[in-house]
Amino acid sequence: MPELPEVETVRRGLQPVMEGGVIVHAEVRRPDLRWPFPERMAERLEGQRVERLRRRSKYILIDLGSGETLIVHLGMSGRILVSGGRIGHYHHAEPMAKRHDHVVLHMADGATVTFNDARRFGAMDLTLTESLDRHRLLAGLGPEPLGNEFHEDCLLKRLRGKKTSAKTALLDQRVVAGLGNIYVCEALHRSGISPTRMAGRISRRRLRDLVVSIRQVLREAIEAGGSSLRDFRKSDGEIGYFQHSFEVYGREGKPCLRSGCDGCVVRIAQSGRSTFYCPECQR
DNA sequence: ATGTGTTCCTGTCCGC
DNA sequence: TGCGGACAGGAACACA
Repeated sequence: MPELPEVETVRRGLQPVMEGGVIVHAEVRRPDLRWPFPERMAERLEGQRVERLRRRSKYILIDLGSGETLIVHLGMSGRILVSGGRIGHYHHAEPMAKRHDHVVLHMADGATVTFNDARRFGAMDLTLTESLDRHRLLAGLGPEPLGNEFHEDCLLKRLRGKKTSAKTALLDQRVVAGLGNIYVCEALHRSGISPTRMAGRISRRRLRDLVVSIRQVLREAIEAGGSSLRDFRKSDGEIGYFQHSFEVYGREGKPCLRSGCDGCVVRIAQSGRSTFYCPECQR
């Protein structure tokens, strides 16, 4: 699944297709993803003008003329395909409906936006735009890692007293919102912090480096068009496709890429998920 | 309150 | 090739 950079890439790709346009028809092909779709979702989408596409953490927020916002989360395997419409770049022929195409939005200009999610860990909900912040999925989220509120003191405060590992703490969306398994590994490697270090025991100085590393890693990935692995493969009209190379993620047994370090990358499990790091230069 | 393990679902890959 | 098991980018939830 997409982490913050991939979601941002999808948002940017979707913007010219949807923003300012009108949803003339919504096909909802099953009753749920992770949770049931909201009541009468199709009817509430149909005829609505799309005012704005925003992102909060890994959520895409689609503001509608009705004063409601469609919240979209791609989960682990969610993807969005675009076809038709007047925008040259996305001009594909009408594709055949594929397995796991769960929701299809038809725009007034002929473009279609298809939400495909094999594992169905994704989610959609509709809620009033004015109370969006209080929505159960968004209310508890920590700061945006690329925003101004995210800095050294903020992290210090949020990690203070935490007995869990640095890795696990950074995956917690209440600490900072938008990081996932890949970019946590990458940011920790860049800042030379061991993923196993107790989160509450990272010095202020190293937290400063960590903040910088997180921002760099995310910015670079967004610039590169959002990195992607198996679930974000290139296909007709799919947004978010990109091949990225990581310094530690997926590189078990390979040499550490930090200049001057002669260690090699190991893989361990932390709270049931793979962590990749270099025990030589991450302390 | 905080930390950890389980769970949802399908697809892919790797070893036998 | 077929089959079983491990694993996959998330995160809510139940429980100690």
